[in-house]
Amino acid sequence: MPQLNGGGGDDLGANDEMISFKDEGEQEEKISENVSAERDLDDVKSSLVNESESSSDSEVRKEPDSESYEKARDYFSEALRRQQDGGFFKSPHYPGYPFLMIPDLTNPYLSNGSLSPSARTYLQMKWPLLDVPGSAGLKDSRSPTPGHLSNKVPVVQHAHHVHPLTPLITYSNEHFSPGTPPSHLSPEILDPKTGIPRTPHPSELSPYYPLSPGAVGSIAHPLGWLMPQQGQPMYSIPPGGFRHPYPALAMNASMSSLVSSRFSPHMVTPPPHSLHQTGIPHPAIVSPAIKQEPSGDMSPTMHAKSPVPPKKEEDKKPHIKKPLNAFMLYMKEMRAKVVAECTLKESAAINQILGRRWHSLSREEQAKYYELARKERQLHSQLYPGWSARDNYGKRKKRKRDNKPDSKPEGERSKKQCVQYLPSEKMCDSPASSHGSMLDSPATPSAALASPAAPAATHSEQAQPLSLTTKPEGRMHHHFSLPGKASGSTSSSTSSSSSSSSQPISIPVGTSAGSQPTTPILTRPIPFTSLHPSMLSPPSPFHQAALHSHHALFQSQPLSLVTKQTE
DNA sequence: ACGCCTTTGAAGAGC
DNA sequence: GCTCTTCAAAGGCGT
Repeated sequence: MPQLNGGGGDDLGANDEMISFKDEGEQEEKISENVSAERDLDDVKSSLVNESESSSDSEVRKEPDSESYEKARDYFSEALRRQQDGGFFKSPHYPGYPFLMIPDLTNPYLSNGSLSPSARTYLQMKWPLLDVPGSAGLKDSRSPTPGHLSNKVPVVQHAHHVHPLTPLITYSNEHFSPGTPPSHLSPEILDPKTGIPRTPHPSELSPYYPLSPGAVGSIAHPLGWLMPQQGQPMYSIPPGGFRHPYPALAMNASMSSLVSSRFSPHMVTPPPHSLHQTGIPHPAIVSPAIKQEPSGDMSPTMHAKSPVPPKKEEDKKPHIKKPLNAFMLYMKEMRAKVVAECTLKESAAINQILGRRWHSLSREEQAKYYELARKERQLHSQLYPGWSARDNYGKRKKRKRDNKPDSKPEGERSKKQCVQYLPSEKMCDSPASSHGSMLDSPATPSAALASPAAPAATHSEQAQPLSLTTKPEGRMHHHFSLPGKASGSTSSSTSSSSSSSSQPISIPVGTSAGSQPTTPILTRPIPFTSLHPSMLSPPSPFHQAALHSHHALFQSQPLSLVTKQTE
C-alpha cells in the first residue's frame, strides 16, 4: 500500500517492503515534532559522545592492520554519523530526498573490503557541511562560529545541506570524483572559513580522509568534538600513511592499488578490467589479485563474470555480501548515535534499541531506508548478476538457534535464548515514549518512566520490540504467540518468521503467552552506565533537564533492580 | 580465535 | 503460498 514516496516510486517494486510499517499506524508522525527537542538533545549528546569517544578512540587504534582498515573507516563514518545524527530525526524535512544510488567503484559487498561505504559517503560532503554553523535553526552559513565547534557541540546541520541518509548512499562513487561532485551537493561545498559556497579543491573534497595532524591542528576542526584528541585522526591510520587527502596515494600498496582504481579523482582512466560489463566498475573484478579477502574465496558466480582465470578459485573467491536491507542500513546509520547516547557497546543491546527505534520511525523515514535498500539490491544485482544469497550460505560456519519449535521446550533452550537486553532499553525508552509528545505508547507506562529501573517493561513487551508503537495489534500479538508459530502467520511478512523465531520469546516463568510477566530475564544485563533515557527516541524538551540527572542516576544504579525476579 | 547474542529484512529452499 | 533458514552489521562477551 504505502507507495509513500509518491513521486519517487519509479520502480518501487518493493511493495511488500512497505508492509512492515503498514501497521505502524499513526503513532510515528509525532517524531517530527521533536525537532527542537533534538536540537537540545545535541547538547546532551555532546557530553555523552565526548564521554564515549575516549574509549572508542582506543578501539580504533588497536587494529592497524589492513583488514581493520575498513573497520576503521566505518568507525570514522559512524563517528561522523554521530555528528550528523543530531538532525536525523528531522528527516521529515527530507521528503523528497533523491537517492543517489550510483554504482560505486568500491565494493561494499566484499568483505575484504574496500572503503567503507559509509565512510566513502562522507568524503567530500560531510566535512564541508560541518562548517555550516551549528544551530540549524539559524541556517546562517556565514557565521562559522568556531566556538561551537570547539565546544564539541554537534553541529546541527540544516536539512538542506545533507540528507540524513546520505551516509547510506553507500555505493555511490560520486564522492570520489572530486571533479564531479554530486550536482546537488556541489553547492554545499562551503568554505570552511567563510561558509560561502565555493569550488572545492580536490584536497578538500575528501575531508573524510584523515587530515594530517598538522592540518587538523592548524584549523579548528569542525569535527573537533569527534576527534579523539587534538590532531588525532579519528580512525586508525594505516602504517603506510593515509594522510594524503587521497588515501589511495598514501596507502599501502595493496590498498592503494585497489583504491586507486576506484578513487581516481575523475575516473578518467579506470583500469579496463575494473569495469563491469554494465559499465559499472566491478569491484570484485577490480582487484581479484590485488586485494582479496583474507580468507579469499570467490563464488562461482564470480568466475563467470570475472576475467580472472578461475585458477585458485577457492582462494580467490571474494565473499560477496548480501545487500543490506533497510533495517541494516538504518542500523549502520544509527548505531553510533545509540552508542553515544547510551555508552553502550554490546551490539545485541544496541540492536534491540535500534529495532525499537526502527519501528518508531515515521513512514517516510522508513520508506527512505526501504527505498535505499531496494536500490542497493538493484545495484547489487547489477554488480553481481549471478550472485545468489545462497552463495553465502555456509560461509558463516555457525549454526545457531536451530530451535525446532517443538524440539525443545521453551525454557530448555539455551539460556542465552532468553537473554533480554530490553529492560535496559526500555528504560532508555521510557522517558521519551511515555511523554505525551512522543509516541504515547501504551506499552510504556509512566511507571516505567518514574522508575526506570523498575521492571515496568513486561516481558511480553520485551519480546516485542514493536511494543514501542501504539499498535496493540499487528506484530505485537504475533510476538506473544508461542514459537510454534502464530507469529509467522501474518502475511505481513516483515518480522514474521525470522524475527519471531529468533526472538527471545521466552515466555518466562509460569506465565502464559499474553500475560504480563513482570520478570525481564536478563542474563547478560547491560550495565547501567550504558543506559540512557534518551536512547530509544529523542527526548522531549521536558526531559532535557532530566537527562543528565537520569544519566547520573543510572550510573549509580545497581543493576539488581533490573534483574529482579518476581516469581 | 571463534561463536553467540540481538535486531529487521531479503532471499532461497522445502513442503 | 506458506514456513523456515540463513545472512547481512556490529561489538561485547563467553568458551
